[in-house]
Amino acid sequence: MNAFDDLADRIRAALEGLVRDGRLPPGLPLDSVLVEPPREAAHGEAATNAALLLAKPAGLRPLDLARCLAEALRADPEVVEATAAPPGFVNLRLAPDFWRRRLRDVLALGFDYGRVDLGKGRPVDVEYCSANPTGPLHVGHGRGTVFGDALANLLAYTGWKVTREYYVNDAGAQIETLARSVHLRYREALGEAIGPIPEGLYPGEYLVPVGRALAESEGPRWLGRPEPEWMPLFARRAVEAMLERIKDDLAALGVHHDVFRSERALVEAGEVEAALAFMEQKGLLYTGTLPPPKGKPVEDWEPAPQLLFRATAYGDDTDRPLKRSTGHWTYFAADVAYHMDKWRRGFDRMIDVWGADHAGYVKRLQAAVAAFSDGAATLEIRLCQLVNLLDGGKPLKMSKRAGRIVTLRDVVDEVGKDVFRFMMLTRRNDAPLDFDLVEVTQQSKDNPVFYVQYAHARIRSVFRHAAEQALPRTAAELVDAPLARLEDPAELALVRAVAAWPRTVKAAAEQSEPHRIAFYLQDLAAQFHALWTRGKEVPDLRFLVAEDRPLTLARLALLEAVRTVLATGLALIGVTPVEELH
RNA sequence: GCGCCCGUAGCUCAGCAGGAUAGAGCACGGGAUUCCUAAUCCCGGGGUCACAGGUUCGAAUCCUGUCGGGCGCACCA
Repeated sequence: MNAFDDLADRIRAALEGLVRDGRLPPGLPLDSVLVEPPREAAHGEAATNAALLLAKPAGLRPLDLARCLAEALRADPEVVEATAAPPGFVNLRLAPDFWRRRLRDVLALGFDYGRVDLGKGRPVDVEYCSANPTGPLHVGHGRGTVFGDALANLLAYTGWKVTREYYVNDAGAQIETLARSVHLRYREALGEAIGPIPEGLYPGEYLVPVGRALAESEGPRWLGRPEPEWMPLFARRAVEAMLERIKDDLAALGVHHDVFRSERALVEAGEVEAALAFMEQKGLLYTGTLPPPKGKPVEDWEPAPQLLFRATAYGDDTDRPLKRSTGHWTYFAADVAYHMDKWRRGFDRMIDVWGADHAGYVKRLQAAVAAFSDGAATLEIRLCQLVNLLDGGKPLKMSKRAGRIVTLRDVVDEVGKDVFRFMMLTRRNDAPLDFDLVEVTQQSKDNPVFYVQYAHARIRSVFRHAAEQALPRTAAELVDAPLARLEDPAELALVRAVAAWPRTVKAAAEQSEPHRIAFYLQDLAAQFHALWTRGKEVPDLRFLVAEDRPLTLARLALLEAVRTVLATGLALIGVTPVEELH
């Protein structure tokens, strides 16, 4: 069992004992009691705020209650020290075995050490990436993609039935623009001099092969024909080609979605009408005129009655249009239908990962989900801030218009999937992130990826040496190692870091913050490197001690546990641990 | 003008559900290698947690306001 949950249980049991003895009144909110490692190591190995929290409802002074609780806890044979500290903390020291036992858990459970069942098998839909199929993915997409994928991993690890989903915006004006751009490349492939790409079309070279493929399969029959004739074919073929390329880019990042949901298919199946009819029935829609937009004045704005959704009734700032003045559905209308589609597929928990430039869109979609589900479904939206791409400290401009787009694929090919994925999680998602192409490829301690990988590789190196000495090396062989031989403070600190893994996973999953995994791994690696180097100064602390086999086994057990947790954490963020570094 | 996010060491950032003397990396100064990979480690200086109020036993954390920065703000995607 998770060390800190174990402690929380013991503290609750002690409190219940005090209630039975009549020293505490019944009915106290014991669930709110917290046990955590104190920031200051001098305060002990674990601390609880129980007395601070319960003093008032119990009608006692916090310090008195803390003393009382400390005394009760001292009855536990594994509690070697329990002291009350002002203003009312109880600080604990546990028998070393209490911590060492976690190593046995790791060796027995492997990848499952740290798993908690928060989801209880309930479904959750995580939608991420969802870039428009009008070109290759760029680095900005990469961040949301890695974040979403790591979050999906984390939720799957914590008991949720996760569906990874990609929404394909294959309808609307940008697809027509794409088709026109491809038609131009098609003419070019058939020998026409097309000159510079006109303003408003996609200039990227990546459309050249799409035009060429159409020229080969279709011949010249779409030359000089009116646009409505070739538009459907060119749109379809262009989207297919772009999507294929995007999937390829995602695969290079190790990302695989379960569902690609097409906006066009949604629209053609009449789901938008159906969704809005449903909302109409609930009285959520009306026809009205919106006030002119605030901020920058819009020149050609004129008031026009539109079909609107009562978003203000669900916390949005203004009601939102579902139909354009042209009579077409808005993008928002399709998005409402899409999220209703998710709901009908059984998801009452949905998570969308978006770029920060879509922040203004959050409230209206959450309002829609709350409205059509009568509050039964929740939509969480995680925004990822921009990535500033640098090359040796100098900013690299990412401008689609200038055609100087730096693609995700370029970067992944250059630095590798593992480096890219790890680096994307070295910041909170809502903070901007600098990504320096030069820095991240350097194999030095400045580079957190290599720092963590190096720890893993060093452990594997020890096991290669162990193999030469014909020592047991598998978790199954090491699970019965005499762990009591681990006595050095640096060893026990490392054990406690391993013990902190389950609570890290739990917190990261509950807060939807996969970056916490990356930070934990750096911390665990640091503890390990410290112990390693101590072995250089104090030969007794080396891992393989020829004349003391039991001690060697205990240390191998510790190392295998650390390695397992490193590998598990890396797996959750989608990074492959390495055997050695060169 | 309005909304969302952010403001923590010289720089880049963590800070778990409010908890004790606010942490890490970089940079700077000093040290460690006959050794399982020095691609590492150890020691040190460095802070008005933007500012002002409020909530409470306790605030970097929650609430309100101010200042500063980023993103967004009809029909477009």
